[in-house]
Amino acid sequence: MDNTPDHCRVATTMEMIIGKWKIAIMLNLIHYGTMRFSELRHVMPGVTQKVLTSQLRDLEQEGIVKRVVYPQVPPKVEYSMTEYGMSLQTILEMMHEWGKAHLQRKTQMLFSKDTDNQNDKNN
Amino acid sequence: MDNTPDHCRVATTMEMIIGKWKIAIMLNLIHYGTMRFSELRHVMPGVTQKVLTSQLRDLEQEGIVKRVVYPQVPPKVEYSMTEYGMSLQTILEMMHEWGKAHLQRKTQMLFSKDTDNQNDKNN
DNA sequence: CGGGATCCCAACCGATACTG
DNA sequence: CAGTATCGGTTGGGATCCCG
Repeated sequence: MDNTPDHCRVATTMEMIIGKWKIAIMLNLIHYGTMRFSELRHVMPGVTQKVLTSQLRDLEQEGIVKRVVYPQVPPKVEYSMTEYGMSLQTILEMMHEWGKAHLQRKTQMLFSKDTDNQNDKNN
Repeated sequence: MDNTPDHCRVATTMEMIIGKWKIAIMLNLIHYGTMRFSELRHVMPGVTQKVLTSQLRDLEQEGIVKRVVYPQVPPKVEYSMTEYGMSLQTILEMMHEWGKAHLQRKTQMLFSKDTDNQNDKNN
């Protein structure tokens, strides 16, 4: 009863996950808890304000991230995962682990151009 | 010791997973096993040959998908998950489940514009 | 049957400048 | 501090045609 090609529909659903920085944002929010905008920027060098803002808006609209604005003179905005967003925690952490392993794998493959003559100095 | 912002690096790693159809491809290959090119197209209406081919090439290059060409007059090419690719199975299936739930959630939210006064004509 | 070659558009992403 | 506005580059994805 699950043989119907709804795999495609699900992939479509996961479009909200894609977006170059969304995964990183969620991982950081899960890891650090509530974070200010500048803190997010700090742990994610390489992302611009505009992009970070838009990605946060997307996640907010999906109900995954909560945005709290403190109306004070130096603006202060805090982001955190919603209850619903936390339902992604396991998946995200598994992706994190897999991604790390995958990086290592790719790095190792760079050092094994010739296969077996280096047995003690493969970095 | 894991406080360093490698969350970003991992997100970068997951770039190979993103791509509008890669998740669907992998889910189908896991679900159905070995599949021919045309079979993949069949279970994924909406994807063109070019895109499907390129996404398969990406996955193949990452060592996630195996491509076997049978040199015969009507060409025959079979795709399947590699051993390494199967290490993603749990993640992919969790994404599948979450995606389905997320779709339902969004659908339900469309029917709850006003919360409780419409019980027979909610369109 | 499987897919390469081309053209093209839309979306995403980045840099910079400006604002409450 | 936390954005918005604008412009522009790059890329992914789609349509169509053609080939072994």
